[in-house]
Amino acid sequence: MEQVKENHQKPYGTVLIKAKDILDYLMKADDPPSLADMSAALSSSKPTILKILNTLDMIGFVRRDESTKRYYLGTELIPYAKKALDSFDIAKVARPFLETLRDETNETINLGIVRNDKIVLVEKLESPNSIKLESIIGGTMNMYSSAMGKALLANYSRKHLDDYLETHKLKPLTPNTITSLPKLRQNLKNIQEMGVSIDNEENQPEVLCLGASIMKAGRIYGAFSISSPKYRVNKERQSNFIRLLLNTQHAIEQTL
Amino acid sequence: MEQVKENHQKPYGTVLIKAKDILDYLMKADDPPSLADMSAALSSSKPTILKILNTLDMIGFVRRDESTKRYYLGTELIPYAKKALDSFDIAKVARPFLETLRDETNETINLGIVRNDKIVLVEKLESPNSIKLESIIGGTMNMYSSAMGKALLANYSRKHLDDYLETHKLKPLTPNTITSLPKLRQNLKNIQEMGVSIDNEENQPEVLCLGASIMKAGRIYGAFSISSPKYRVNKERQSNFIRLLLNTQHAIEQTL
DNA sequence: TATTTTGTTTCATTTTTGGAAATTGTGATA
DNA sequence: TATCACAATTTCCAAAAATGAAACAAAATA
Repeated sequence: MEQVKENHQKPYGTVLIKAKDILDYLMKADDPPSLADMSAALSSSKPTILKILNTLDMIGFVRRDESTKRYYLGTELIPYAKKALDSFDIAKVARPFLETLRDETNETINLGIVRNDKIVLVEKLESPNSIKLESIIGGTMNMYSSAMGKALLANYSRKHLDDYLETHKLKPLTPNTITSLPKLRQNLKNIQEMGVSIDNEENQPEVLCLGASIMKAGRIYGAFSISSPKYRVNKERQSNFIRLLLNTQHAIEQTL
Repeated sequence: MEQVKENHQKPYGTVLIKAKDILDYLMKADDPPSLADMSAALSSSKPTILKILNTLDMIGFVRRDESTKRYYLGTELIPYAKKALDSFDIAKVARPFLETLRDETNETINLGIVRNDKIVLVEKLESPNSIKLESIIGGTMNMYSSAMGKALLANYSRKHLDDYLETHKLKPLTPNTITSLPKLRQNLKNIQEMGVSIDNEENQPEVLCLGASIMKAGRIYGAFSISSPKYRVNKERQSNFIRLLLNTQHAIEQTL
């Protein structure tokens, strides 16, 4: 890992960090690993890994299949993720406005935040006719290919944007994904001018999204978008959506 | 906690358990707590809690608002939850069958597992016309009021069911929720005979669900359900759904 | 400005950890 | 079914880390 920072801090929670490494390994593993796998991969002795796994099992963070002696991530992790998503003030503040927007558009409304240069879906309001089960959302999207992501990139500082573009390859997800740097930069410039971003089947075929950022006093809170099957969006509806997006953005930012 | 088990095991991962207590506290807190709050609530000194919080912050499990010095759960917890939900073989095995079921019914199909006497939603397949964004599902439902839950309760052993009923109050969620013990027992008996459970607006107004369990060799894997706005289900469609449910159940259990 | 409360650092003491080695499963193979 | 090979588990103690009292700093409040 990064050895950059000065290392004169007293060590603390070394077990915690090992535990996180174990959880990471379990998260990334394609097949459920064995004790030996992890001991080798994390270069700690088997007894050490075993004891940590026992504790993690006890608190429900990992699950061990007694017959195969393989390890899985445990379901106890779920409620934390749920609460983490809830805890963004932005969700609480924005929800009523987004509900209005959903009712005005009859389309699906998304709310996202940024984590690790990705958009994390925090809230998804579906059109009123679809049944709503209590669910948490946590999928991620690329910033460069999604309406929410581009709305935020357009607000990044010169330096911050360069950083992002240098470290992220523009992999095409659909034939429409913008994969050329100059085109993306131009697109972001347009978004800056319009105040609204468009993902025209760039992230997912047949889906068009219109997005806007949520910012206040230079701080980035997140972004939201209207997503709709492309065929359902004609010029007239689109300009109406843009108007509604800007109104909603204004209302949310006022309330923050 | 339970002091029942013999306590002659060597302690291990005490920091982990403290860390989990902290995460639990953050999860249950209505308002983001301060260091002092947690030190008091968890009866550990402030330095100790502080240092654990620092480490948790470093690995992204908690987020600290520098200006208010309050703590939140961190977004790094999200991917673990996602993988935990994925790791249930049942989801992998059942998915293709459930997709077929969705296409046959044109309704929303749910898949759930049991955790802590609750149904956890693992998969939700929406009718094909609605747009699908990558999302994780983690909401919970009562067993006694949901189709999936009742399908499983009907398969519980006498003792296990008594246990459940003794420890869970039948709180009404809608006017239709079954809140009388004898009625619920009778309902479960019917479900046992039919092989299919019905939630007739018991969990959510205007929503009717038809559910079935997924079991093999006495082991409970989970349950699935068709959920639909009530008005859309007439007698004829209902009996068709039941037939499809039983076919799907059979197919999944064969494959397991 | 004084006072109280909350967060942070220090450090000696106590407790836990980590892993080598021994032991116990657990299959596979002859 | 006996033998072997390898994975999981337990033992144990030197080495390392955690703990919390106390001192200190910073921020909020009176």
